[in-house]
Amino acid sequence: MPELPEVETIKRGLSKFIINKKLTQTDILCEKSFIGTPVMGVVKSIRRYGKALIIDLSDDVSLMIHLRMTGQLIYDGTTKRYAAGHPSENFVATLPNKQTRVILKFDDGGVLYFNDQRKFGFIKALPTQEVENDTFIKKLAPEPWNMGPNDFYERLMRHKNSCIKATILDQSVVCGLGNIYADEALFMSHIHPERKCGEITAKEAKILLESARAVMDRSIDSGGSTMATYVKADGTRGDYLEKFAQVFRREGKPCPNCGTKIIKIRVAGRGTHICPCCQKKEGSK
DNA sequence: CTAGGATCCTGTCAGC
DNA sequence: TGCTGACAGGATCCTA
Repeated sequence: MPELPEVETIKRGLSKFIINKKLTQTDILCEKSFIGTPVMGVVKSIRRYGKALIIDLSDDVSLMIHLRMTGQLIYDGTTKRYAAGHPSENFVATLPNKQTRVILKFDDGGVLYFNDQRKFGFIKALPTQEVENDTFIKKLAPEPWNMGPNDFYERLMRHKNSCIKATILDQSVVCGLGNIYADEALFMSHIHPERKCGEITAKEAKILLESARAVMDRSIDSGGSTMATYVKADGTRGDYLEKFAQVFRREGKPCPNCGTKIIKIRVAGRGTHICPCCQKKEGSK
C-alpha cells in the first residue's frame, strides 16, 4: 500500500523525532511481524530503499521496515503525533489498538507504533552491514529518477510478452511504483495498462518514465497520499488521492482530459483505473 | 529466464 | 439481520 512517496514521507517525518533518541524497548504483539531478535541503541540515521525503510542504530544494528499493503507507522511523542502509511482511522485512534503489531519505545518517552491489519508487513532486525545484502534490497532496480530513458526502455524490452502495468509494478524493473502511481503514470502517458511491453516505443517509455517521476514528485511534495501531519481529529487522509489522483478510485467520474467516464478493470490481478478514451490498447501517435 | 496465478492475513462492503 | 464472496495502495512462491 504505502508506495515510495509515502515511505519517503515517513522517513522525513521520523527523522525529525527519533534521530539521536535511544531505542530502549521493543514490545512484540505479533510474532509474525518481527523478524530476528529485538535490538537497542541510539538512532543514527534513517534510510529508504524503494518502499523499505531502514533505521540504523548504534552498535551497527539496523531495523528494516516494510509496510506492504496495510502497514502504518505512528509516532507518538509527548506533545505530537506523526503518522503515515495505510490510511485509516487508526491514525487518530487510541494506541495501541487491535492492529498494533510492534511497539518501539524511546528513552525520551516517544513511542513508535507499527500497525498492520493484514500482517504482510514486518520489522526485521539485522546487522547494518547486511542491509544491502538483504534479498529484497538486493533485487531492487533504481528509482525512476536514477534511471535513464534508454535503460528503462531496455528493461521493459526484457518483458516483451508481459503487460506494461505488471512490469512497472515489478520492483526489479523500476523501483517505487505501486498500484496508485502505476495507474496515474500510465494515465498521464496515455498508455493502456494491458499493452504488451514489446509494443511500447522508446518514445512512450521515455514519457512513462517522466510521468512516474512527476506523479511521485507531486505526491512527496504534498506529504504522501496517505497522511503526514501532526494529529488533528480530522486529518486522517493525505492530499494526494483527493487533490491529485486523476484516475485512481475515480471510476464513474469524468476523465479530467476528455470527460469520458473512468472505468475500473482488472490487470495483472490488480484493480486498475483507466480512461477508455485517452488510453487505447492500440497505442497511438 | 519469463509469465501468470495462488497465497499470506484481516476487515469491510455489496448482494442475496 | 446474517451469511457469502470479492476485494484490498505488496511481494513471494509455485507452476508451466
